[in-house]
Amino acid sequence: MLRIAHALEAQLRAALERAFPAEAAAASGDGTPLDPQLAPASQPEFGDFQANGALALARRLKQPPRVIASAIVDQLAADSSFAELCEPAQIAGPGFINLTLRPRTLAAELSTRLGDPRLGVPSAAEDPVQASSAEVLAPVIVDFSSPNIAKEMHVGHLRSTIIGDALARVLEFRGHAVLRLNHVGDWGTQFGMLITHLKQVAPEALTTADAVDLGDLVAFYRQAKARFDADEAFQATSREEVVKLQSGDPVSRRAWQLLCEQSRREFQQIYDRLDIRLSERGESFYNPYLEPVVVDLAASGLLVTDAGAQCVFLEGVTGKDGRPLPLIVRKSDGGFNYATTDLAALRYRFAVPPEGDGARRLIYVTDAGQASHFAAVFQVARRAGWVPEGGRLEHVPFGLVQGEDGKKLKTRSGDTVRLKDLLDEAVERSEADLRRRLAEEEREEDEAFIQLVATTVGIAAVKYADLSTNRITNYQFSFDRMLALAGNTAPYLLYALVRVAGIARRGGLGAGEGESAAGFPDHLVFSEPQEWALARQLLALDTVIAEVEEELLPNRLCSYLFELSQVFNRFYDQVPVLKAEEPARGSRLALCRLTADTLRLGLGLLGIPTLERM
RNA sequence: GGGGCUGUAGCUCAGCCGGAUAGAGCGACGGUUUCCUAAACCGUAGGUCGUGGGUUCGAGUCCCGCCAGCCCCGCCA
Repeated sequence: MLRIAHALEAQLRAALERAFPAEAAAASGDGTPLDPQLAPASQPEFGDFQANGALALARRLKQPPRVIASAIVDQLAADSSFAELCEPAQIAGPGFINLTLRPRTLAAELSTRLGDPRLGVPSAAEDPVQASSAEVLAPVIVDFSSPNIAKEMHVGHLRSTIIGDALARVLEFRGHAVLRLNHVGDWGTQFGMLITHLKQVAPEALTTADAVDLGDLVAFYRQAKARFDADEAFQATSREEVVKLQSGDPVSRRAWQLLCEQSRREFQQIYDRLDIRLSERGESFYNPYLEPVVVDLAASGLLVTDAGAQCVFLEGVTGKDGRPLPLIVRKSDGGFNYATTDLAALRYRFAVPPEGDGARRLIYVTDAGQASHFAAVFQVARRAGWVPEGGRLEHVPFGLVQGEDGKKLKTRSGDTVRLKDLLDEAVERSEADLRRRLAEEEREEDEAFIQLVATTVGIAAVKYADLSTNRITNYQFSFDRMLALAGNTAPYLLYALVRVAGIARRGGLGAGEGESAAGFPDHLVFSEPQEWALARQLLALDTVIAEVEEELLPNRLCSYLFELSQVFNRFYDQVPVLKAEEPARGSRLALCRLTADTLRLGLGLLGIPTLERM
């Protein structure tokens, strides 16, 4: 419907200009062109779109809104291209203009989507509202997941990983060159203390691959942290170790590589289960770029030395004493910190190749607690002139994962929940539920089927539950809710798809994945309100995807898919498909085909695989 | 003390650039199955949108104050 919305928008604008030529000219002259305020209809009975502009213009034009609306409607009536798309426009309420698309417009739109792998969603390069193609080709960087080396992935990485992946998928689908970067914590003080500790308690871990397993490494890490906090001598040695590592000492370097390699394999197991692709580019990558960051800041006059630390004082951010807060980029001991690394990364990502990535949009998917940190880093980068014209910098924050008690999610013993355990439990519960239902229904399925369904549903449930809530608020984790077969859950959506697939198998016109779209009627005909409701919902896909691309809110896509499933289930319940006579049968099968394709595509963009049977 | 986020039905949450009568799911209650997978569908009940002001044709949405919860605030990330 994006294409139609653009056409209507242009027609409305033209109508507005013809109706009020003097005011329109004056308005565009002073840079505030008259806006028809085209929006989707707020209620189905108002049609497909509504234009709210007449109300807003009442004061400016010194005329009652309904008079303005009437003048616009008269001009629309004189526009044959408008009459082609729409039924005559209606004025309603205080001055809304309601627009209803002609049935044949809707049917024709649907027809063009049959067999179209993109289902009518334009790629950004061909979208008229997008910027030039050169800009579309410049990469978008999505920075997400970012676990720490020598630690296990835990529930804290869940949201970043799932949300970041979904956003990357949407951007890729829209035709952007996406760089998915895993900014792993593989550098800095923590490493110094871990290596120092291991040298003393488990030196073999530093010279032999997999001498200790990752669980032990995590324990060593905790011990190292405790010693670091308590023991000054240990602190000093750790700091020396960091310096050695960062200056390329072969022994430290070798130890570091072993630790990274081991962690990397563990992370990959999780990413494989979640079907997530990431390019690892850890903090260490930016080591050579740290010094230039400070030099550059000094050159631009932003750098101030305060209490031995080199920092940039922030504008508009004050501390307890009312004085500006600093962003420290070089500690008093000469070392760099995470702010330096983040600045170096940002600078590198915007810099033109081969000195950098040449990106035009940077998206950071991290928890909301880092909002002020990123605000500070972004501000300094802008003031330093590292953000190119038109370059976008976006922190995509998300809330905490909470347990059902509303507190931060922990295990019974109070530890952080390992991501592996969390996924295992989702799949186990899903499997138990499936087996129970198979027994109840006296269905026989082989073991491979049970494993496939249990795994798919379990992982899908975890992902969908996270994605379907607005990411900014804290998120209450509940296996029972996410695995529920009814409601806004992955199992409900997956089942809706299975029902469409059921029709496909019997209908013979192909609603299976990747099947030919041949055999559908040239002209789709609909008579039932449930058919029209489904048709309209199907046509809204492109608008929703464009919105997610812009707002970076995957829950919008989730809501859309849930509503689609509901509309489909209603249609399926109330309108016969296979038993219908032609030409209704073919048209209804076309709706089924498009529903199946839309659910597969939409769930795919969320990183959720689908099933044909369950 | 400063800053950020949040506050909408019993519970979990939507609510798009300020638009028409504030929505959904779960739970509760009632109904629907000779018919394509009932993991579904239909209906009923349930609201002072934290609170007090302001802006305007119109505010859950924007601005200011207050209350509550969570998070961040100089050399950890």
